Amino acid sequence: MTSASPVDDMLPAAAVRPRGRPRKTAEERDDGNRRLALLATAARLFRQQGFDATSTRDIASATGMRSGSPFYHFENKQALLAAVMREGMRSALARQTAAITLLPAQATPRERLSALVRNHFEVLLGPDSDFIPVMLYEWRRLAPEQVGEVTALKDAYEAAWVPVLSALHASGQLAGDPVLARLMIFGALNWAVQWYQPPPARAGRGRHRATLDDLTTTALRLFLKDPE
Amino acid sequence: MTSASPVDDMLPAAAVRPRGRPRKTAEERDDGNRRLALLATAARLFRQQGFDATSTRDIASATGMRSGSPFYHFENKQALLAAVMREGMRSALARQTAAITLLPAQATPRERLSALVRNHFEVLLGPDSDFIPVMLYEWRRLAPEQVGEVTALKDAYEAAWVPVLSALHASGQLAGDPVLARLMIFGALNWAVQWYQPPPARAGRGRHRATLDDLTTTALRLFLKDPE
DNA sequence: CCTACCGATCGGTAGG
DNA sequence: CCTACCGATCGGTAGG
Repeated sequence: MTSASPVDDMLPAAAVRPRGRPRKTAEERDDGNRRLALLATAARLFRQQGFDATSTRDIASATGMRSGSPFYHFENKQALLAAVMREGMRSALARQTAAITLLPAQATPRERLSALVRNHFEVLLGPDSDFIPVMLYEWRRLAPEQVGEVTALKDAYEAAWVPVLSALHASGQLAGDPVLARLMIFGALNWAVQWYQPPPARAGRGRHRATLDDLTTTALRLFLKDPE
Repeated sequence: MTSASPVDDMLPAAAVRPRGRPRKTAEERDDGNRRLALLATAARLFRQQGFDATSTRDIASATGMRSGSPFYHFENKQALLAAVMREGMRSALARQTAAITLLPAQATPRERLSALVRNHFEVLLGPDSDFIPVMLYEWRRLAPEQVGEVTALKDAYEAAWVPVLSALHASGQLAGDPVLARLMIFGALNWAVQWYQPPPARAGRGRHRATLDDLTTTALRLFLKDPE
């Protein structure tokens, strides 16, 4: 272990600190830690301001880096966007699979749809929900060769809905062409990104804002025929 | 009438044309004609590429102007965006009012909703439908002082839906909290901007794409309880 | 991961 | 409405 050279002792107190700017500790430095921090910041800013309106400098400084440093972790700005979408979809897909798996084997199609819708609202509007809205609303900024991978994840995510909606259609609880109905249902849910505001932590006394449970209940009642 | 000066006769044939670059004819020049052309081009490009990804130079050259000329008609790029939204909403509101007025006085709430939905799809997806999608998806690019006017028009547009949805809710044909249900219905419709592709002019023999009538039928079946 | 930097693009303007 | 132009910003890179 090399200690500070004796020369340091001859300098004024303020200069006793290690020279140059302070070294980062191991935890701050190494790791995909910094890469993950960049992803989270990018997701947040891309969602709040849009991809084009967010500069890589914004992302860097909000992550505590200098302007050139994001390019050490990502080849370019589009690659950062694609990574946000990819990680977001991977996480959403994992959550969705877990939500379905937790259902009892004899769960009804309606209960299955409820779980899917509830999970979807969570992924869109819950905590750490910046990734999927970015995916939904920043498609066009991807390079053509990046679209395929994200589309595959999105298709896998939507595939879980198909048998549930088919069953509901077969039993007469869901009306209208199933393909179009699915697109409209996703529209109804995804659009919530535009208007939903979570209720404040401390509930006010007046009219309260809707919770994700409220949204789920309303959606099921709106789309399905059987009252329940 | 002043004819070309005699000196012109002494110049080579090529120079007999009026000097300088050719004057525009009255029709090309004057008018809010050019202003309207800018609006239409801007709407189209803003929709196709997004506001931030469209430069004022893109708009100018697609309208047949030089790069500085849009600023003769609009104070800045945001003012052009606001004008697109304003004109789009004015037109949509006029069409909606006409569609409602054309209904027979004894039209049922379901028929009224059908007319509203059908008109909305027309405004979103029909010919000359670039303005409203821009309004829906480029909100955040407006300056704060521009938001009010557009919001007022949008509120007026949505106000026509409220009594119809209330009547449907009262008669049990529409379930779920009416405020949330309205937001979800608009989401289902507005999202079509993301995926709808009109059927080709010459109908193919295979599976055909949905028409706006198909969408309207599916939406009504999806949202309302009574089969009809 | 920082420093220093470059080339390109862009919104906007003066003056005609 | 065009010409000529400016200042600012931005994505990205070389070299350490």
